[in-house]
Amino acid sequence: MEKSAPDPLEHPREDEIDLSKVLFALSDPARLELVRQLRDAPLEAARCHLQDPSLPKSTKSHQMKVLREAGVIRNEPKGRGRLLSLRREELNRRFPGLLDAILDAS
Amino acid sequence: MEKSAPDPLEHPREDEIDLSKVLFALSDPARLELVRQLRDAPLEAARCHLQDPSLPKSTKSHQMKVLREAGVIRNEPKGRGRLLSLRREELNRRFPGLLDAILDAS
DNA sequence: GTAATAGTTCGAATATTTTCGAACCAATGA
DNA sequence: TCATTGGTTCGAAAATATTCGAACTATTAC
Repeated sequence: MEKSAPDPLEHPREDEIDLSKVLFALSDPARLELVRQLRDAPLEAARCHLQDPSLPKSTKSHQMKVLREAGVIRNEPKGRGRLLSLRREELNRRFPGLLDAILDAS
Repeated sequence: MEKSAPDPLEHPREDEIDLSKVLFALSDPARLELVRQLRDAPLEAARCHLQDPSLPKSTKSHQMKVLREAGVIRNEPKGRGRLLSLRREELNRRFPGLLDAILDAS
């Protein structure tokens, strides 16, 4: 108990966020749907779901990883679970207008 | 010579253009670079190039196909070659702001 | 401490994409 | 006509991505 657990998950720095990776991450309908659930506010991972909720948790974890490694979402420990949030400010600075254009798309 | 050759290549209608396919098509750096070359004006296919110009023409043709089938570019016969153009108006109507946000991204 | 919850990670199987050469086709030019 | 240019298409091989179960970790509740 000398230390509290550090966040083991790596997030790219704002200046490392790569357009191709962002577009790829968002090009999957299931991942985009996950992101849309974070549009208005951060959400505990346990409260957001893939389209098909019967998929195993390792699959959901993989999709969250793709989004995180692309720099689209933040994933930090919270209580016994995880808090997911959109990296909105960073994305808006890095690629102005992109995120909203995608989220607003019908 | 009763008919001129019809365009054999299929293009999705504007209302069929799918966001995920567009994002996927543009998520490849080589394809995005191709698209950037069409930003200001249509171009004959022979005058635009992949990053690595030593790649065989079947590879370039494949990348053009992915972009065309996603609805990002138009590919029509012209003379003995092909004229490529961005489907800018359709994309702007379908997904306002998206194309410019991507093309403007550093 | 033990059990339950909420995940991550690993490895293997599967599915999807990409790459490339070969074959093909249409338009132009000699 | 025949050759050249500028592509498309096919099929197979290689590279990537996805899915899933099993094993593992951390936190909270009891």
